[in-house]
Order: sequence, then C-alpha cells, then structure tokens
Amino acid sequence: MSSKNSDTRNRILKAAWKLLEANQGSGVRMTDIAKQAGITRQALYLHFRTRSALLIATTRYLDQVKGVDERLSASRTAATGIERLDAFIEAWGNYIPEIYGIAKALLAVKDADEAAARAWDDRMQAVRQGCDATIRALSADGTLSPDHSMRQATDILWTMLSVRNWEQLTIECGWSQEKFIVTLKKLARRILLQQETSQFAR
Amino acid sequence: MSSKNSDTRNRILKAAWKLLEANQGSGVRMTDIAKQAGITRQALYLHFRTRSALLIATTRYLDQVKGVDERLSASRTAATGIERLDAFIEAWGNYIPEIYGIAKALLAVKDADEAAARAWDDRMQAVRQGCDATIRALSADGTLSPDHSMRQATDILWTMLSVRNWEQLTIECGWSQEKFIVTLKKLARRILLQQETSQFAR
DNA sequence: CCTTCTACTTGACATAGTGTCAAATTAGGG
DNA sequence: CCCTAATTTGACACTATGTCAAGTAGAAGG
Repeated sequence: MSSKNSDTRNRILKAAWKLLEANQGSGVRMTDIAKQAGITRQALYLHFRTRSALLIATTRYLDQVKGVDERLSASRTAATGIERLDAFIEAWGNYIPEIYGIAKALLAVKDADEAAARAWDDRMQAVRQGCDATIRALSADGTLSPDHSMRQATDILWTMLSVRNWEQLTIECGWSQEKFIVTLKKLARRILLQQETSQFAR
Repeated sequence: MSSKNSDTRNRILKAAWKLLEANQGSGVRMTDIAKQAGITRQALYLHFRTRSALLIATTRYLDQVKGVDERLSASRTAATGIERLDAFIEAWGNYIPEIYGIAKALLAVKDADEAAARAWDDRMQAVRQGCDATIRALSADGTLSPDHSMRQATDILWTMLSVRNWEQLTIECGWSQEKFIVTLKKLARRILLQQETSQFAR
C-alpha cells in the first residue's frame, strides 16, 4: 500500500490532472493518461477500476492538494454575515477555474455513470453547505431578505455559484474572473440582503 | 424529396423526440430510435449523416412544431419593459421543460461535436436576442437599473434563464415549474430594475 | 405485364474507446 | 539467488457509431 499508493498512483493522478486541465476536460482518453504517466494503459486498471473511478479520484486528489475545504471554511471567520457572503463567493468563485477541467470531465460522465454522479453531487453538497452556512449567518445578523426562506435563499446562492454559471459568464459571455467575482458579490447582495426600502419595494 | 421527407423522416424525428423526452436525453441510441420509428438502424443514415445531425434536426423540428419563435416573440406586444420581462421569462421558462430531453442530449454531445455546438449556440443566441430585446425595452422605459450596462444586464438575464439553471433549480432543488417562473420573475426584477432607493443602497 | 426507380433491409465490416485476462518480465528485498 | 509485487505484452470482449454492397418490395409508368 505504501509504494503502490505514493508512487505510481500519484503519478497517474497528476497526469490526469494535467491533461484534463490542458484539454478543459474533454477528449482525454485512458491511453493519453497512461502515456503521460509513463505506464501502459492496462496498468491504469491496476490502480483504478474504471475511467470514472479515476476521474473521481482525481477530483478528490485536487480537492486535497488545493485544500478546498480549508479555503471554503476560511469564510467562517468573517465577523458579519455580509462579510461572510463576500468571503465565500471569493473562495469558491476563485476555486472554480482551478478545477474546471476535471469538473467538466466529471459532469460529462455524470449522466451515464452513477458513481460519478454521486461523487459530483457530494462535492456540490459541500458547496451547498457553505451556502447554507452563509445564509444562516445572514439570517442570524438579521440582514437576510425577508423575501426568501432560508432554504430558498440557499438554493438561489448555490445556483448562482454553480460551475455551469461560471462557465457561461466567463467562457461564453467573456467576463474576466475578476468581473465574475465582483459582479456575483453585487448580485448576491442585491438578491439576498434585506433592502432598506423593503416596505416600498413590495 | 416529398415522400422521403414527409413520411419516414418525420417518423424518425418523432421517434427521437419521444425517446429523448422519456429518457431525459440520456442513453438513447441510434438502434433505439430506429426501432421506435419502425425501421432498421442503417436506414437512419439514409436520412441523417450522423447521430448529431439527427439530434440537431430533432431540435429544429421541435422548435418548429412547438413554435418557439412565436412564443418568444409574443412578449414583444407587452406595453412596458417590465411586462415584457415577465412575459419573456414566462414564455422561455415554460418552454424549457418541453425541450429538456433533446436539450440535454445536445448539450452532452456539444463538447465533442462541432456541429452540435453550433446548433446549440444558435438556439441560445436566439434566446439571448430575446433577453437583449427585453433589456432594451427596460432601458427605453428608464426602468433598467443604472448598476448594469445593457450588455451586462443581458448577460445576467441570459444566464439566469439558462437550461442548466432551470435544471438545477427544478430537478436538483425540487422547485416546481410554477415556483421557478414566479421566483425568477422576482429575482430578475430585483436585479435588473432600478430600485427606488438606489441613492441609499449604494 | 414488365421494367425501373426509390426506399428500405440484410448482413458484413471498420473504427474507437473501455475494460479484461493470462503469461511473461522486471526490480528490489530478504 | 530466490520471491514477490508491480508492470508489460498481446490478445480479446463489448458497445456504439458509421459504412458498404447486394438484395428486396412496391409504386409508377410504359
């Protein structure tokens, strides 16, 4: 378990990572990953049972190397709910482009592969929990808009911060990463925060 | 061109439509479509060069049968920009579930197939034009928020109304179609319209 | 009635990619 | 020097798309 794990397995994961990143998650075959890792295609199956399993492992590997959990939970130290909202959007929003390649690959197999679907949904549930915690903080501060239930506010924030939305706004609409973050912060505030004039607006 | 087009070709398109709808766009093979249409798999290729071409044709067929263009442009008759915004969200938002199966299938091949990507983007550009026209109407009325350029407002509305967002909110979050429409109308107003208290909110 | 054309069928085959298996090989540790 | 674990090699199964050639059925038309 020691030499097997730490050596070849990691080389494979790094190879997969590199290729998925370079190709934005599409068109990366087992053969390519094997070649990149310096082993034969068949040897991949000594470490991962299926391509999906490899993709899932790569996701976990990246998450671990990049320390998502720490980065996402950093927003917990914010003093106010509003600061927490900003911090969370910044943390997750800036993480998306770093994992876009593998995310795209995982999303592509999600529909056909139950395990991949579960792995993806797991990661997204983690993000959702971050959203939920943020909404709770806003609610605790009394700054959450009364227009939304907490559940609904979480659904909305979670959807605003989806990988697909990031993809559409940056890649399709041409927004810079900077613009994405700044604008999503503004939009989230506008949608989620209580507005001073709620008595007129309604 | 007459008997070929109107008869078998349409049967194929209807078969594809039915299966894609029933299976939510995933796991529908050429064999399945052929069987459903009552012909052999090979005969499909007498009418469509590739699976992608068939998917694209099915999309156009559905769009035509369901009259998207008319439904989307119906919002043009609205008296005010705000009414137009509501009408557009209602028209497109209620169209999405009707085409979800084929949309999902097209999105799945989009990354690997240039033609499919173009076909999808074409359809989405049509939606974008609807968004753009709506934003123009708001701007003309002077009700568009000064916080956004028209370009940016269009980007935002277009992204809010993406098929992926509909998918996430209804299928993942469990929103009813009714709730989706109602809530998106509210969110769009809140984000896009000038707010009475913009002098304080800023 | 016989041809002819067209759409379709039948069966075989190519290709690409994933996943499997068995036997051979290599490298390192005891 | 032997053992063991990891890897290689080469072959094969499977699925799905796409292609091709020869055959057939049926309608149109002389």
